[in-house]
Amino acid sequence: MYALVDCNNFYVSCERAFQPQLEGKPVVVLSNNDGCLISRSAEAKALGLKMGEPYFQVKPLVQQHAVRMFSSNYALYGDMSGRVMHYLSSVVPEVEIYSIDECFLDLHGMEPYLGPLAEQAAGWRHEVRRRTHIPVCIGIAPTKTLAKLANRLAKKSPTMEGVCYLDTDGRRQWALAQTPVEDVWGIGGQYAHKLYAQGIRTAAQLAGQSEAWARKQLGGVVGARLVRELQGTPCQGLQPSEDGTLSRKSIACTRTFGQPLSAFADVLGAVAHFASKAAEKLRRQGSAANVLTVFISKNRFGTEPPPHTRSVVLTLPTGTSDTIELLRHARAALKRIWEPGAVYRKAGVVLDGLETAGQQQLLLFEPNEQAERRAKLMADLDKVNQRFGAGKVKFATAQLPKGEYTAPWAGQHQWQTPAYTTCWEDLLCIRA
DNA sequence: TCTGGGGTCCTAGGACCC
DNA sequence: TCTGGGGTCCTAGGACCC
Repeated sequence: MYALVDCNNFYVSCERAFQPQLEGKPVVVLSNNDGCLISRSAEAKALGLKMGEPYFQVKPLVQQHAVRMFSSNYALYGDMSGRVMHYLSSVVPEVEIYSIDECFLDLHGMEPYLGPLAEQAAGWRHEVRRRTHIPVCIGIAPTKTLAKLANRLAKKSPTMEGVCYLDTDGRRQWALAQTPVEDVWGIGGQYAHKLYAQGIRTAAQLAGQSEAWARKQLGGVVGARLVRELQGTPCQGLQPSEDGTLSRKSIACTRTFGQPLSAFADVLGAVAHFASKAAEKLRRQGSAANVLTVFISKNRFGTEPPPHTRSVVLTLPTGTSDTIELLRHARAALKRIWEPGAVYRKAGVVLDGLETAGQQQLLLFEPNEQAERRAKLMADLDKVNQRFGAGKVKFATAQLPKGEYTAPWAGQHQWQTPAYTTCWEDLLCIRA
C-alpha cells in the first residue's frame, strides 16, 4: 500500500498559519511578479477563481469580494514544507517527497506494526495540523495512481474527514466510477480530449481498457503503466528522498521581468543573477553541471508571431559548479542570441547534465591548485551568504547598476508577507 | 499597462559505428 | 536491377506534473 499526503491549498495554508484571522475568508496567493493565481482557499474557489488565471483579468471580482491577496513567499513555504516532510519522515521508514506540498509514504507490510492504516493516517493528519497548522488529506491504495485518486476523494468528501483508504476491490471500483477521467494523475488536457472523443469519461472506463490500447493512445509505456496502475497493479515504486531533500536532474532559474528590457547591460545583469542562483542551488545539492542553457524571450502574448524565445545550449569543457566559470559562459551565450533593438520580457538559465561534484577532478593527474582554490572560494561565498543573508556577497556582473536600489528586471511583489521562520528580522512579534 | 516557475519522462529521428 | 542488422548517442518536441 502507498499513501499520498497532500497539503490543502498549501501556500494559502502557510499564510493562514501566521494570520489565523484569514480562516474562513477568500484568500489567494499570486505567482512571481504578482502575475497569476497559484493557490486559492476553498472560499476563493467558490467565487469561481481559477488556478493559473492572470490577476489583472479577475481584479474586479477579487475587489468586489474583498479577496485577500498575497505575493508568493517561497522562503516561508519551503521552510513549512520541510517541517511537514520532517514529521512524516519520522512515522514511516520510506518517504518520497514528490513536490513542495506532497509526499508518498511506503506502507507495504506496515499494518501489523502500525495497526489499522486508516486510523494511523487520521493520527498523522491530526499531528501535522497540530505541529504546523497545515491541513493535509491522505489517500491510501495499492498503487501510487490509485493513492492519488483516493486523495482527491478525501479532499472532496467532508464525511471522509481527510482520509480515504481504498482497501477492497469494491471500494476501488466505486472510486474509479466517481472520478472523471481528466482528474486521473497523468491525464492532462490533450489526453482528456482524445479520451472523450472515444467516449471514455470516467477513470473506471479508462481502467477497462487494455494495456496495448493504452500504449497506443496515451504516449507509449507511460500510458500502459497508467492503466495498469488504475487496475491495481503497482508499476511505480517509491523513490525515497534522502534525508528529506530532493536531488534534481536539472536546475533552472528563470524569471519574467518586472518591465520590458532592451538594454544588453540590463538583461546581462538578470542572466548573471539567474546563473549565480542556479550555481548556488547546484552546490547545495553537491552537483556539477556539464550543460548550460541561456534563453531570452519577447512578449509571447502580443501580435508578433513566434518564435518568441531564442536559446543557446553550451556543452561545458568540464563539469563545474563554479559561479565564475558559469558566469563567463552565460555571458558568451547571451551575446550569441542577443538581437539589438528587440524588447525582452523574460530570461533564464538552465543547468543540465548534472554529476556528483568532485568527479571531474579525479580525471586530473595532478592536483589542480587553482581549481581547489576556486572550490574553496565558492564554499566560503555560500557560507557568508548563508550567514548574513542571500546575495550579501555577489559578483559584479550580477550587481545592480550604480545608484539603483532595485534591479531593472525585478518583479512586483506588492503583498509579500515576512519570512517568519527563516529571517531574524521577520520573526513574528506578539505583544501582550 | 497587467499573463509564473520549476521539474519529469518518453518518443522519434538523425548521425554515426561495427 | 539487387543495397543488412544491429547498436549508441544526441536532440527536438510533446505531454504531463505541482
